[in-house]
Amino acid sequence: MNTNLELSPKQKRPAGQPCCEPVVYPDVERKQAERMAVVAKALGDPIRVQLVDVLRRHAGKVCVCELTPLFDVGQPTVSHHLKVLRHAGIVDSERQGLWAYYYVLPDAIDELTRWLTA
Amino acid sequence: MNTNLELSPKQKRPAGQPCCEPVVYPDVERKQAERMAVVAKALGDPIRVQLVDVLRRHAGKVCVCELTPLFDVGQPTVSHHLKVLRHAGIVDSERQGLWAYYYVLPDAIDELTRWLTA
DNA sequence: TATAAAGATTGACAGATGTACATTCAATCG
DNA sequence: CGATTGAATGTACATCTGTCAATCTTTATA
Repeated sequence: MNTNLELSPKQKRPAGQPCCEPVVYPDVERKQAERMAVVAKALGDPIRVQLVDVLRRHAGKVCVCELTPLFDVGQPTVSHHLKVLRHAGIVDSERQGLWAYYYVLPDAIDELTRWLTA
Repeated sequence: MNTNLELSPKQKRPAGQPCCEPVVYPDVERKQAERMAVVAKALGDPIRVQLVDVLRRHAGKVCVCELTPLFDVGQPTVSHHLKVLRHAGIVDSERQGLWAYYYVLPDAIDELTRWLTA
């Protein structure tokens, strides 16, 4: 699962020979790839993208009751999407009385961005 | 589905009143959210993250036969993951004789990065 | 032409995902 | 207390996803 290998450039070779040398998988970077995948996967739904977009735009805490009517799905579904984002570490929430306020935790997205721009 | 709304800040109010005003959904930005979700979804698997990572590191065309042994899954599965990345516009491929060479199309990832850093 | 190799495709299957509907929980108000 | 409200949880279900085994296509070699 290592991605830090030096891949030898391909060249024509006679048939009957294996294409590639066996490779050792030192399992480095696998964890980072898994973290990136978790964050990306959580962003892999249009509603969740828009939820994050709203939360980022407002750069503060937004009540769920303001998020729910933005979408064509029911309140439990929005709650489910928020839970997915929370489990990925992209957002967190805070209760105040009857209302729940969600906000972005920038670290997860920052880490993804750092990898994307590396 | 619009995310460009001004959300009124919550405040305590007597019960018996609806929480939020009805909202109009001008369907703006929905397409962008869907594009972001498509790209993010394609990156939502550790193997695909590592595939992209390898391709980006090498900043050139890499033979599938060099990618396949990097992972613990079979060749058809790697081929499937490459197809997912191709359909998301993240990579493209080119055949040369028996071999297929894959490379990154930076635009898709750049667009995602731009949204993430906006 | 026959054989072999790289890579794509197909079919199958277990497990995950998005959604709706119903229910539950927690907090507030009368 | 009892009723109401915002939000989370549980259940059910159709669809999607990742994987493997087998097969197919294309190209190159003998």
